[in-house]
Amino acid sequence: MSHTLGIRQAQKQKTRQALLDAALQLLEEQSLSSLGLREVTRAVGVAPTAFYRHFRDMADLGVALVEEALSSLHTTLVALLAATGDGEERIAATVELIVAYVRTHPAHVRFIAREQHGGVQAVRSAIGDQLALFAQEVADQFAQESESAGWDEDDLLMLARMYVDHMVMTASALLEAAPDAEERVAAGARRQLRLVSLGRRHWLDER
Amino acid sequence: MSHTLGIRQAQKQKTRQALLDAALQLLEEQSLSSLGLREVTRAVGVAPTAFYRHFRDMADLGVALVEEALSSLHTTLVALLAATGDGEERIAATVELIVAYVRTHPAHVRFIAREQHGGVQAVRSAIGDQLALFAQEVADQFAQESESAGWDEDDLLMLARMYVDHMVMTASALLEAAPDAEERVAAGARRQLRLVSLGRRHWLDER
DNA sequence: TGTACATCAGTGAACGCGCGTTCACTGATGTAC
DNA sequence: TGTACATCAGTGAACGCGCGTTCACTGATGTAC
Repeated sequence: MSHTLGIRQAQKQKTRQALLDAALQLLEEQSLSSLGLREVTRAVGVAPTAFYRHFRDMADLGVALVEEALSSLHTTLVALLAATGDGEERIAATVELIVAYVRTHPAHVRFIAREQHGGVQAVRSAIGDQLALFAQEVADQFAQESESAGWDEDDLLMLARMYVDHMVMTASALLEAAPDAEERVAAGARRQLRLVSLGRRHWLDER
Repeated sequence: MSHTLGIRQAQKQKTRQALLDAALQLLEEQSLSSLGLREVTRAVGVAPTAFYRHFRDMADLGVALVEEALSSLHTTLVALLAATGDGEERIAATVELIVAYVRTHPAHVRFIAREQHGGVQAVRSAIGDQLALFAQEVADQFAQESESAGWDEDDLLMLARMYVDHMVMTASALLEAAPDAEERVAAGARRQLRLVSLGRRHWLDER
């Protein structure tokens, strides 16, 4: 049986989550560096000063949002790669994962795309770290595949970075696409992965 | 002999450029949606109200910065592609162009990377339009090359988008890299272009 | 060339407003006995 | 179980500040004759 939080702790968590949710929603139409503390507390319905019980400042809240947005993807992505080989099946599953994530978490995706190069240093670093971690995990998976025989570590990491960057770019393209253009974007993403996969297969030909 | 602007016009242009320059510098450490009009005029040394003689608001100034940042690259990039075939020579020249541009215009590059998905709709659209134009021009060039025989239009545009997106991503990676890591990033970028180029050559093999 | 008037880039005072942060507080929850 | 005290999430008033925008203005530049 899991430990039940005290009433006080539970209420605190609830307020904290409400602040995160409100901020995420407000961030659909602006960037973190212009989002105000009072704006967020007003949306939640608490006093401005309540904010300080949960976050030092907006940058602090932003870092928490990065965690919330990306941590759940780790396990899913690694599992997906482990379950498929480098072929059409993996390409379809990867793009499907992205499509599903964008559909269920559009605000998180927008936040990451926007703040990856945004004006708040701490948040930029947090996103960069997470994506580097993703790339490392993808590279580790690739290293175990027969297609990677003869590849050195640097090349594998480069390949993994291409996959990760491509996923972020596809996610952001899906966001901006009109609903009826979604399938066109997904098809384009699959073709690009196919191209990269072809390049991978012929990488060692010229050595 | 070229037409000489009147004294009044010349002075106005000078102030306008000073506002653009000041804004660009201030944007190195924040994003457009949090940059204030008074902040910019203060940096230039004019009254806040002078701003309105040149721009309707900050979004308007942002669109002007997009123009300034990307228009000069068009001709250079098209010329580069026209002068080289799909091979190691083109890859080296492309990466060298990016490296040079990031060195000479770091603030412009940062601005484009940051605002491409930033919080100001008009600026996002302006950047999107410019990059789409780039991709179309690259696709047009590719279409004339023998390596593209048998490719349909969609596939060519997809390939061109990969090149353009890759250029933007490389530029932004170079910005974030420490000076001594510059060559490592450039080498990684060349390897990625090589991979894509390999994919291109084998694209039609499985038809 | 000189004069009289028009234009218009930049000024400076004034406005109302929302911001982030401080502080002492309240009252429900938690804890010790 | 009941009591007395401690903790601490959330309050609400107050602050000084910089913001964007308005307005009537000034004075150098441009133009017509």
